[in-house]
Amino acid sequence: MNQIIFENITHFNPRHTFLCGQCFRWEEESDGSFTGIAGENAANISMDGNSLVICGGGTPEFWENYLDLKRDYGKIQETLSKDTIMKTAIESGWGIRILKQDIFECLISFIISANNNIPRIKKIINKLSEMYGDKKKELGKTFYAFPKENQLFNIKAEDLAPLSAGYRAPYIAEAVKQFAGIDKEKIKTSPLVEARAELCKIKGVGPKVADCILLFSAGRFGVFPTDVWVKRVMRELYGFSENETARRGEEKYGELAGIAQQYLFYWRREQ
DNA sequence: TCCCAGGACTACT
DNA sequence: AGTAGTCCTGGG
Repeated sequence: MNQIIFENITHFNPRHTFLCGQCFRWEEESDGSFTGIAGENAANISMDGNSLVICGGGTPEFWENYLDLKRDYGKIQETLSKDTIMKTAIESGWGIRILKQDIFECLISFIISANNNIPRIKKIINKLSEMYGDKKKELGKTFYAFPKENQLFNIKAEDLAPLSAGYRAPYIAEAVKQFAGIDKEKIKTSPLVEARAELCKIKGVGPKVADCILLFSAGRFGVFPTDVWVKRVMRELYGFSENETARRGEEKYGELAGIAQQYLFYWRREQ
C-alpha cells in the first residue's frame, strides 16, 4: 500500500462528491472516509484539513484526473452562487467534484440505473464486477474492478441472470456489442445534440442516461441530466414542466449546467 | 396487495 | 413527433 497526499485542496468534500449520485462504487467508512475502486485502483480517500489523503493503489496523476483536482471549483461555486436559489443548494452540497469516470463503466452503470434504486444498482454492479472484472488486493481487502469491454464482449443476457438485473440484462449484453461501433470522438467533441444522438443509438440508452455519460465520462459540463428528482426540484423552484426541464436547465446554467444539476440533486435529496 | 425506485422501449395515434 | 402502457426486482 502506498499513500498519496495532495496539499492545499479546497472545495472538495468526499461525502458530497461520492454520494451525489454520479458513482456507485464508493462506500462511506465509520470515520467519514470513503473506500472504493476506480478503474484498476482501489483506495481509501479522506480529507485531513486541507490535505487530501489517498491510501491504496493508483498514481497521483490518476487520482488528480479522476477527482478533477485541477479545476477551480471555488470559481464555479462563486459563479453559480449569483443565483440565490443555487447559493442555498451549494451551501448544502459544497465541495462536489465531477468524477472523471471510464466511459464504458459509465455506460453500463447508468443503463442499470434506469428505473432502479441506488442500493440495488450498487448490488448489480458489484456482482457484475465480481463475475467478470479483475480481482484486486488492496488495503487488506479484495476488490473487483469494473469489467473492461473485452471481458464482457461475448456475454449473453442469460449469462447475467445472477445479477437479477431484470429486463436490463438484455440491454447490457446488447450495449456491450453496440459500444464497439460508437464514435467516441463524437461523444467528446461534437455538438451536444449529435453526441447525445450517438449515445442514444445504444440499446437501453435514452436522454437521461446519455446525459449522465456525457457529464461523468466525457467532461461535457453543459448537459443537465434530468431524472425525477431534478424534474421535481425544477418544478418547485422555477415552475418548469417535466419535458422542458433538460433544455431550460442547459439554457439557464450554460457550461456549468452539469455541476448545477449535481448541487440541485444533492440538495433536494437531502431535504 | 399495490406501488414505487435516479428511464427506456414499443406500439400506438 | 408525441404519448400511454409495460417492463424485472426488492422493499415499504
